[in-house]
Amino acid sequence: MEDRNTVLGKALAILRAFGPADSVLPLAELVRRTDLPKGTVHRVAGDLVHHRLLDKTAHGYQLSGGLFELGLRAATERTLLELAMPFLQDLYERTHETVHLGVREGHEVVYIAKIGGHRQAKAPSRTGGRMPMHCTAIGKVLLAHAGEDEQTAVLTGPLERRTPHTVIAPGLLRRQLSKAVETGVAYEREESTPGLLCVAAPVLKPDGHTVVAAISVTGPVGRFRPESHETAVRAAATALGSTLARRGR
Amino acid sequence: MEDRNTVLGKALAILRAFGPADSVLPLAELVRRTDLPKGTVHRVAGDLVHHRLLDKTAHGYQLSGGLFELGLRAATERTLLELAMPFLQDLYERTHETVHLGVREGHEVVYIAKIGGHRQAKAPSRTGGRMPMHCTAIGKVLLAHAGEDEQTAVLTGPLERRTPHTVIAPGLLRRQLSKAVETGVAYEREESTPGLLCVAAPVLKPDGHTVVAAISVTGPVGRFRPESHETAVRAAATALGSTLARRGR
DNA sequence: GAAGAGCGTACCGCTGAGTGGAACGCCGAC
DNA sequence: GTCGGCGTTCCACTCAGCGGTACGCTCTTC
Repeated sequence: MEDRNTVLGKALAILRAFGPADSVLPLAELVRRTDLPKGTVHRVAGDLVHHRLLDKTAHGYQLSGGLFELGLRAATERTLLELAMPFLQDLYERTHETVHLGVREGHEVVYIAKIGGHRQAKAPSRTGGRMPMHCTAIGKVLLAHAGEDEQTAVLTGPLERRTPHTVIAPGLLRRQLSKAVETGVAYEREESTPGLLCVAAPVLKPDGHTVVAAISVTGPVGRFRPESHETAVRAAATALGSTLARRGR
Repeated sequence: MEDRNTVLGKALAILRAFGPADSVLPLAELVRRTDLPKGTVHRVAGDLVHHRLLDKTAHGYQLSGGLFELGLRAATERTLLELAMPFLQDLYERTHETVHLGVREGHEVVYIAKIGGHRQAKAPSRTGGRMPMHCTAIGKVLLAHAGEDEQTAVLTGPLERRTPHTVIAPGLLRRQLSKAVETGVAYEREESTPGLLCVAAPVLKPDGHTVVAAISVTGPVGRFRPESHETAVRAAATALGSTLARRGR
């Protein structure tokens, strides 16, 4: 996958060396992470700066605004985001809790949008970020409606235990998935992060089987009762679904 | 700027060949836009697919989710977005009109966020998209607080007339800018798009001079009175400013 | 204040990754 | 049946890319 001996491979190795949490990385750190020769990293990084994918600061390199712009041209995620926004807003306004929009990418969830207010629960999710499928409400919903093969692939793969509540028993998980298909929502109760609860509903194509995305509401243990938002989340998701169906696709 | 004879240059020429409105582009179209040899485009595009920056569909290529993810790792825009979100939400809830967050990039505005409901005014702005500075409220605010040299550079440059209301007289524009500095807000009245009004306020660093970004509220002629949202926008912007100051940077 | 460790930068001759012209097969249009 | 446009494949040439080496700088460390 990661070709070490093409320019593009090197360039992407450098860009991908930036983790979700990193802002600036010095040259030496890039060398360490990519383990490419120093000279090479220096040159390629220079080229990337030239092309506005990296910025060079006093303390190192950082991913540039040019990359941000480019990323938001990605057609599918962008149109999804734009069409979904009004529904996400409604949902936020009704619940005043953190609202997520996510899609499946490989065996993980990628968040397309995350909106919340000042008192939002401190979740590890970030827009553009990834999370495992088995321990998030959005992930479960997406998995529940994914193909059979896809489902077993995830269930038989290693299921990371994120918290004491993470469900890592394939059998139990599978039962949760089929219940999610029945009821139209999935829950997460402190399975990815202690203190967090979550409800999610699928955004389906008109055929009623293919999932496009999922919407969720997240809140902290204590004041937050996920069950009470079940209908709101489901309503938002189905409404978005029919909007997507109407507008081209 | 665009090196035709390095792999990276070619790769970026291909990626940037996708305009804000394009979703899928066939190979032939990419060849036309980049005017690179057909064989080359084919190969490089293939490599880009391999690296998850492009997707290959039946009808051509399209920017992939991998690019979306990568773009949202860009540190400055992302942290700005995350910290701003609660304030943008507040503002939306108060006004129920389209809310923008934008920064200056070269001589244009780049929108970091755009949120709105179902009845939002149909604006040409898009998240990650660009607009000229002289005919948008956010642009004016950003320009008003930019360096003197930057300001004159834009004012003396060609000022595109987008609508009959677009202000293209440098003198008048300059007066609007200094008024924006005084009052802390700038207006746009159908200067970029017929039927749209807008108020914007600057997000300043604690020194009170350097602009980081700007926040705006947009609505349609008729029901929307921008003046009545002036204080709300200003409040959101200054609140975000102090939050940015508090949290690292 | 000398020695050393770690960093960013600059140089430069070798070589294979990248190049792109040419040719092919496949539609759909006329 | 013919033609124009498209996507794909092939292949011999060559220059873009390579990366080991060396330099100068700024901090620590003793």
